[in-house]
Amino acid sequence: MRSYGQYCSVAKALDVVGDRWTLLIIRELVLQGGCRYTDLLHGLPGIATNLLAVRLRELEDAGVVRREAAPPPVATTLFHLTDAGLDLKPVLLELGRWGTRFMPFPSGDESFRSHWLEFPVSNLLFDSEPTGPATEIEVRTGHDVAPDGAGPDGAGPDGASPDGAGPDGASPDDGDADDGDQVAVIEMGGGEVRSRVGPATLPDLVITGSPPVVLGVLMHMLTLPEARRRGLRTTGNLGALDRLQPRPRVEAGSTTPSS
Amino acid sequence: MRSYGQYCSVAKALDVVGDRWTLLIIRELVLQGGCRYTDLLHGLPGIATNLLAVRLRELEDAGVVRREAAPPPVATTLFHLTDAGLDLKPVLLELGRWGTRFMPFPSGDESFRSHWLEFPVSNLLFDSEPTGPATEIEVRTGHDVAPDGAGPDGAGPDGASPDGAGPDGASPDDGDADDGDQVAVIEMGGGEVRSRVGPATLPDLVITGSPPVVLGVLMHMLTLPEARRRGLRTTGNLGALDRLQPRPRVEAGSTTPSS
DNA sequence: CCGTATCCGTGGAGATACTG
DNA sequence: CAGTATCTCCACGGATACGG
Repeated sequence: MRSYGQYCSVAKALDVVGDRWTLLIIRELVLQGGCRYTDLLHGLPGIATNLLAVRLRELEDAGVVRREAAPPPVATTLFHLTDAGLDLKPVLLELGRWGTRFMPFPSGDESFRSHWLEFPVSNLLFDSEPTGPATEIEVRTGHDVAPDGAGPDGAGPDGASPDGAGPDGASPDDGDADDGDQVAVIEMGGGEVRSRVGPATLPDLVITGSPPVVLGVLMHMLTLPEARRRGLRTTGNLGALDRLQPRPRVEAGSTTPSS
Repeated sequence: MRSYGQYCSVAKALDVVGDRWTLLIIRELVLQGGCRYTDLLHGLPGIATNLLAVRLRELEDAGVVRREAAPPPVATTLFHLTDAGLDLKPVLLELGRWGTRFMPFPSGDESFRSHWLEFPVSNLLFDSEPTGPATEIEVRTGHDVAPDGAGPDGAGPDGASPDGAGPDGASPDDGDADDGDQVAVIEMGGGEVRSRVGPATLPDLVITGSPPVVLGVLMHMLTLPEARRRGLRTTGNLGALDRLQPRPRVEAGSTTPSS
C-alpha cells in the first residue's frame, strides 16, 4: 500500500493493514488459526487468488503473518499470525462491534461462513445464567444470504414452528452443487459463550434459517415470531435463546482509568 | 467502495470505513470535532481534494458524518461526526495502539500535526502521581519528520543546550517557509492526562525536538540521554516526564468477563 | 490438488486546474 | 472557502494458465 506519509500511529497501522482484504485475511487467521492457502480462499469469498498471494507476502514482510512448512502428514504450508498479528484482534473486535449495526440490512447477495459467528457470539453475547447447565445450540444456515431472507429449508416440516407462513419454498439454489448447508454450535457453560464449526453432539436446540434471521434471533434484534415469519425453524428448548443476552459495552481506554 | 459481499460484521464495517483515507478523516473529526473543509485538508496531508469531497459525501450517505451549515459569524459548513461516527473511536484507539509499534521507525519523510499527539497521550499514558499538582508540558515540534531525526530548531550539534531559548517567547526560528513550528500542551491533573494544541500558559517543562524524538521520550521508548543525542532540548522540570507512564493494556471484551 | 504467476479490462486514486 | 472537473495511471478484480 502506498504509505500515507503521516507520523501518526493510526496512519502507520493503516499503512500495514489498511489495504483492501488485509484485515479480512487477518480475521480468517484469528478465527481459524493456522490456515492453508485454500482455507483462506474459502473463508474469503470474493477475493482473487492473486490478491491473496500478494497480501500474504506483504503481511509476511510486515511481520504480521508467518509461513510455516507443515509436518509430513499434511505436507503443505500453513499460514499463521505472529504475535504482532494476534495483537490485531482488538481492532477486529471493535470493527465487528461497530459493523453489527449493519447486519439487520443484508444486501441480499452476500456470502456467509459459519465460523464468522464466533465474533458476534463471543464478543457481543454473554450467558445470563452462568451457573446453568452446559447447553448447546446447533445453528444451520446456508452459504449465502438469500435475497428474500428464506433459510435453507431442506429440513423436515416438523419443528416447533407452526408451518405455513414461514419459508416460502423457493430458495434460489436449494439443490446446492457444493457441500450443502453449514452447521455450527454455540456452547454455553461455565460462564462462557463460544462457537465452533460442526454439528452438535446433543443439541438442546437447533435453529435453522438464513444467516440474517439466525443472527437476528441470537442477538435479540429480532423477535421470535418475526424471525419465524422470515423463515426461522426451531427444534428443541427455546429457553436456551433467552439465556443468551447482548453484552453491554465495556468502556476501556478512552477515558480516565478508575483511579 | 466495492462491497465485500460477506455477511460478516467486520466486512460490513469495512464496506463503510475500509476505503483509503476514510478512517483518517474520521480520526480528524474525532480529534478536532467540527471541522471546516480546509481544516480537514490541513489535517490530512497528502489527500487529494477530490477524494476528500467524495469521502465526505460517502460518509454522509452512510450516516457517519453530518454536514452542518454554520451560523452567520463563520458562514461556512462544518463537518461533524454523527453518533454512529463517534462510535468508531474505539476502533481508532485500537488501531493507534497497534500502530504505535511502528513509531520508533519513521520513514524520514512524514508529516506531523501536533493534535495527533492526543491519541497516544490520552490512550497510552497515565499519570503515575494522580494526586500531584497540575502540571503542563509544552511540546514543540516541526511540521515534518526530518530524515536524520533532528529537531525543528536547525539542530545545533550540541545536546542539552543551556541556551536562553526559554519557555516564554523566542520562537526557535528555523528558516521554515511555512507558518513555523507546532506547539501543543500535555496537561496532567486530577488523575487525567490530556493534550491540546497551543502554547502553555505556565509550562513546568518545555521539550523541543523532532516528532519521533519527542514521542519517544513521552512514551519512554527513548532514554533522555539518547533523546538528547537525537536533538531533544528541554527547559524546566524533568520530573514531569517521570510522572507520565505507559499504561498497561486494559483487557476488555475479547475474553471471558471476570464474572 | 495446492500455491503462484500472468494477462487484461475496469475503476479508483492522485495531481492539478478551475469555478461558485 | 468549498468544492467540482478532468486527466493519467496504477491497483484491483477476474479468469486462466503454470509449477509442484
